[in-house]
Amino acid sequence: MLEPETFFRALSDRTRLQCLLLLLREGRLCVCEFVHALEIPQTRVSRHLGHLRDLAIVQDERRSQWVHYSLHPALPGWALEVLETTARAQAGTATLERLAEMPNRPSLALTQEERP
Amino acid sequence: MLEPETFFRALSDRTRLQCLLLLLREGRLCVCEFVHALEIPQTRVSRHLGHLRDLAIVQDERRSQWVHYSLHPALPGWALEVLETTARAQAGTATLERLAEMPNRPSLALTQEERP
DNA sequence: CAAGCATATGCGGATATCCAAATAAACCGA
DNA sequence: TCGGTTTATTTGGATATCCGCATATGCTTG
Repeated sequence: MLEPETFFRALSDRTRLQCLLLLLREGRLCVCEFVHALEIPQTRVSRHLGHLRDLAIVQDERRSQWVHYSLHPALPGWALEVLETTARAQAGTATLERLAEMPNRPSLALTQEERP
Repeated sequence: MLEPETFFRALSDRTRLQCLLLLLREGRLCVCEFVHALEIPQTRVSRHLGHLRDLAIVQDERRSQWVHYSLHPALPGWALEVLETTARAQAGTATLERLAEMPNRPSLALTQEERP
């Protein structure tokens, strides 16, 4: 069971918070898309996503060579609410624009029924 | 200006989170009331409240020998929303009960017009 | 001023966190 | 199986965080 202070500690790092807000907007992203949108090294993204996975805040799924991340389906409602409140207050469009301009995004290459 | 990750880091400690949820419910409390309700040492309460004051998440006000704390009036709306969401999800009644049973609460001894 | 209560802070130690760099592991296509 | 791409982990070091203890500060009353 996810304790509030555990969740808030997860949100207290800029990288993790940005990853979660991106997932909230986009639904599902693979590591290279985070790297492109946030402009940070891959090892940093992987380590922080791994941390979020250990806490069951996100889930991962391998799709051939890519690993797709999404918010964990069992994420408590209050946690989702907190993310939505934060996203509303932030409206950080810069990273979303970089993501939108990324060529050959793996998460967009899914077939219709595979999409969340 | 309060950055989301700064605010979430403040909420990532059990003591600080409990203090803030108590303030949300009660409006205004002095240090000895936190100590009584949370059953933790006074130095711990003071240190964490001081931390929250430095971040302008709470404000303090001396009333003779007591120092009363309350949520900072300039706290952003999204931050207040996060606290309310957390409080709704928690409903931690144990500490509120201990507070209600505390005798001679300084924050209840204010005159009518002094009450928030 | 002295004593007493309420609150704050300085200090040292244990632990946690974050990072970059190097490397490992998983997967694909040829 | 080999090389290339994507993702994960290990390592070591710098920094931050949290704690209890002791002590300092501020205020009130006698």
